[in-house]
Amino acid sequence: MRLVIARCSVDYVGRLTAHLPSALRLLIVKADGSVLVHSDGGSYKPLNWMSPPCRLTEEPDRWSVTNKAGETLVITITEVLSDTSAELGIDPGLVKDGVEAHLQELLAVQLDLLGDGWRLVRREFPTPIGPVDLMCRDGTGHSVAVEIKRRGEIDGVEQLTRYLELLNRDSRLSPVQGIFAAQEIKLQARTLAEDRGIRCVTLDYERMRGVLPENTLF
Amino acid sequence: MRLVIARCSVDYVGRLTAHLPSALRLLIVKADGSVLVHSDGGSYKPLNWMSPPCRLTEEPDRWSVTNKAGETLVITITEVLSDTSAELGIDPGLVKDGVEAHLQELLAVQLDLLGDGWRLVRREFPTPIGPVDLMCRDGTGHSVAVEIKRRGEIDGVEQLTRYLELLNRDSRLSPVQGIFAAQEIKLQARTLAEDRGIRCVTLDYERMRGVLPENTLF
DNA sequence: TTGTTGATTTCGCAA
DNA sequence: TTGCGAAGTCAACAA
Repeated sequence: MRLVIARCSVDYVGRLTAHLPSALRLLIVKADGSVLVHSDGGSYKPLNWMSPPCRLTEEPDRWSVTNKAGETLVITITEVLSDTSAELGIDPGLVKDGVEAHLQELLAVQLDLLGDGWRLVRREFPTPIGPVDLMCRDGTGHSVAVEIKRRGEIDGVEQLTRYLELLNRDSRLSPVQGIFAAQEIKLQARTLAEDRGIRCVTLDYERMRGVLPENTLF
Repeated sequence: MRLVIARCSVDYVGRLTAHLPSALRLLIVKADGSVLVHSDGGSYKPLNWMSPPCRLTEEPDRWSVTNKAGETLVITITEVLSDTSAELGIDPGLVKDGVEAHLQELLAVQLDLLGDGWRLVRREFPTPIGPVDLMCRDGTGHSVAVEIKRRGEIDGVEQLTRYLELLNRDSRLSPVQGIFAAQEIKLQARTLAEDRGIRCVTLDYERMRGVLPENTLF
């Protein structure tokens, strides 16, 4: 990894055209050739960048970074304050916990949160327009499609609606009810869902993580 | 901006829980207190980070970064290879060109691309569920709602469908036709749109940018 | 390779 | 402040 503090202007031509006037910035060149241009604020997103795979051609006052798609990032340098390099090696990578996949795993073995006597038919139940998170049968044997989100917004309701519309054309499944389950459901999403006869369920991740499913207690 | 190359492990507890085993990494502390943890590869996204506003508490072998929502990032440092600072000042910021807003501006003055005799009623035509990109009247005086995207995907069709459903309840506007206009329209989006009687139009940004609207030629 | 979905999405604008 | 839609979204995973 190479770190350069320099006064530079930047031009990107690719999916859009963007220009950065001259200013002092941090330039990062990573081992894979990718380049980041950071200012001293904002968020984690660079002002401008080129993602790998790409190639850096360096002249004294001008860096050109190009990728296979023909996008180019040109950095014009007028002053270099520092230029250092370090060998970091390969990173072992991030371990995450608490994302949507975990909610799905937990709910799949805690179907009693949805109702008594529910059975899981399949996780990631396939349909031509994408997988339904959980396909279940309720206590009376009727089909229920469950869409799980970390944050329940309107897009998720639309997604579930499309699944239900399709599933209800299948006479072996129909009628299929819908459940929209999320750690947090926005009011607009809840309103739209309930207007369409979709039940909303709020999930408590901390609590679900702390509960062992009944059938694994023994 | 402060740049530290250090061997460290990282723990984030907040919207999710994440852990990074010990390795050599770049730590960036920006002027606003935000902290980025970068490895020597991947993309522009840090392995871990804390966005501003937040507060950094520093001990010799342990940095704690906290924000108002109670999310915490703890960096445990076992070895520091370098630790430098630089004053960058405020960045003048990025100038972009070629995003959806430009497509909308260009199409608004080139309605002949949609049909002869079309008139613009309003850009960002307000509805209770959000603004319609372009509201027009076609050559016969009928209302047309135009949804513009850079890339046309299924979500955009759903969005337009919601608008049309609502607009068609208004007897002063009804019947309202829909047009889905984008630089690039995915097959599934096109299929869904046409199934719903929504016309799809592919926009050529380069060409539109090169054309002066008729009414400004003189 | 293509497509779909999730993301600590981030970011910007407007009400 | 909140909400909503765009993003050079990126990235992971399945078909």
